[in-house]
Amino acid sequence: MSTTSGKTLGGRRAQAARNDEVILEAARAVFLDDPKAPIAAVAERAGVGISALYRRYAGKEDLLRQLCHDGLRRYVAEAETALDEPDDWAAFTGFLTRVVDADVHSLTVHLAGTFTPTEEMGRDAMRAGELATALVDRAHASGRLRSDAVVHDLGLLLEACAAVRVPDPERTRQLRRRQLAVLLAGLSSVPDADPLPGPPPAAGEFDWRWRRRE
Amino acid sequence: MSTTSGKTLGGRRAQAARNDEVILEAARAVFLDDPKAPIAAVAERAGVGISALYRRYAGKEDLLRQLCHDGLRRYVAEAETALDEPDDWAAFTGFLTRVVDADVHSLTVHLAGTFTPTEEMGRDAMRAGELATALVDRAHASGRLRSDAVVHDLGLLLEACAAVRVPDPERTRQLRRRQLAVLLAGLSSVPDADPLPGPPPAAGEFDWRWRRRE
DNA sequence: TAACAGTGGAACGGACCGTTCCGCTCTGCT
DNA sequence: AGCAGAGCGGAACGGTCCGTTCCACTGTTA
Repeated sequence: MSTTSGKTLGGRRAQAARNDEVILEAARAVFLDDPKAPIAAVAERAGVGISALYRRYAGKEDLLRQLCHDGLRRYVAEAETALDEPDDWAAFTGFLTRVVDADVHSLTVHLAGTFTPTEEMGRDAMRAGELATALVDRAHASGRLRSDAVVHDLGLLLEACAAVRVPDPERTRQLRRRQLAVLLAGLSSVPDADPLPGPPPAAGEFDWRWRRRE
Repeated sequence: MSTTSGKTLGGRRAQAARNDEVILEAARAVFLDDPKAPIAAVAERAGVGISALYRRYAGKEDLLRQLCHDGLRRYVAEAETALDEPDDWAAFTGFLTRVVDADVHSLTVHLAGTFTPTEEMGRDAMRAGELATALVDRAHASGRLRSDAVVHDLGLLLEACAAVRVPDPERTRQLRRRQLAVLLAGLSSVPDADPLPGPPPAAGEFDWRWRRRE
């Protein structure tokens, strides 16, 4: 294990460092599958004891917050990546595909309300909104996005994809891609299409989850 | 039973008969909002005591089963109504609109697994599948449904609509209609469309919920 | 070898929830 | 008129589940 001098830590320290990662990964997997899973399930999945968890996080809420914030950052990162794509429509669809694949929506929206958010999360959320708007604007500019689609239709779309869930994760990904394809086809501009009904989704309408409950 | 002359019964009996309905309505509202709400929440919402519930149902499972079965019957009824509609495409979209509006999906799929189903439910579920297939076949025949859409894409579609949920029920209905409109547009046949990706959803893939858990 | 970071997991205390039970009210029948 | 009991409200009970704490133990580091 420990190769003597210098850099690579061996033994206990190395194990601990590795556990950092293992635990986060387990937490992601477990809470993605069930947002109100017990903390013991995370420990079990990670193959560690409960103490290993509480050594790193002040409590369940702390862990959830971190997880959610990670998801938010991922969202922002994917959006920034997408904005580098020269093709407007490809940027839009590529972004959505990656966000859906990574199940970012479950990490963020579905975990909200289980903890009190930090200010930084508020800032990141705002930034996420701006980037999404930019992507939608570009999609509109490309002429491929139907003109009556608005930014907050993305909320509906992501919710729809996240709702698809079967026991096998890989199959879930496939079905979500299919769902996404249908939705993107539905959001594509076609001649003589009926306009989308109802007042379009608005700014604060999906934030209600962020208000604590249960 | 009915003792006095043919008039509307008053007093206790009438109250009891009214409670039958009030309780069912409350149960529907509560469990639609949260499939694992406590039974006391139903009683509270109905404005009755817990005893009034247990007088009518053997237990929570019994109530849930009944509720789910009602939803299933509603699904079948709407499908049969739809099949009377002469226009193939209108039958298809009308059916989906009514099923989405009534939130039948939450009553059936989302309540599954919380009780052991009866044989009759199994038969009704099978009939529901046949009727849905008939509707999809007719939609295909109309030429308006893209040819690579299959019956079980309805499962994805209904899941997507049921996933839309905001505090205000009326607003929820509006947003679901919008979601449905996007999905129907996406399922409409257009020239030169990319085919839908992945193996299409298959028969048993959404039934996993029906296997008990939690 | 002494001290201790890191850990596993039992144990604790509280929340929640389905179900039961008891006492009350008011009805419908005799 | 009077009584048996249907119908009911809600407290109480027993059980489950879960977050957190606590302690004994182990390998490492100094």
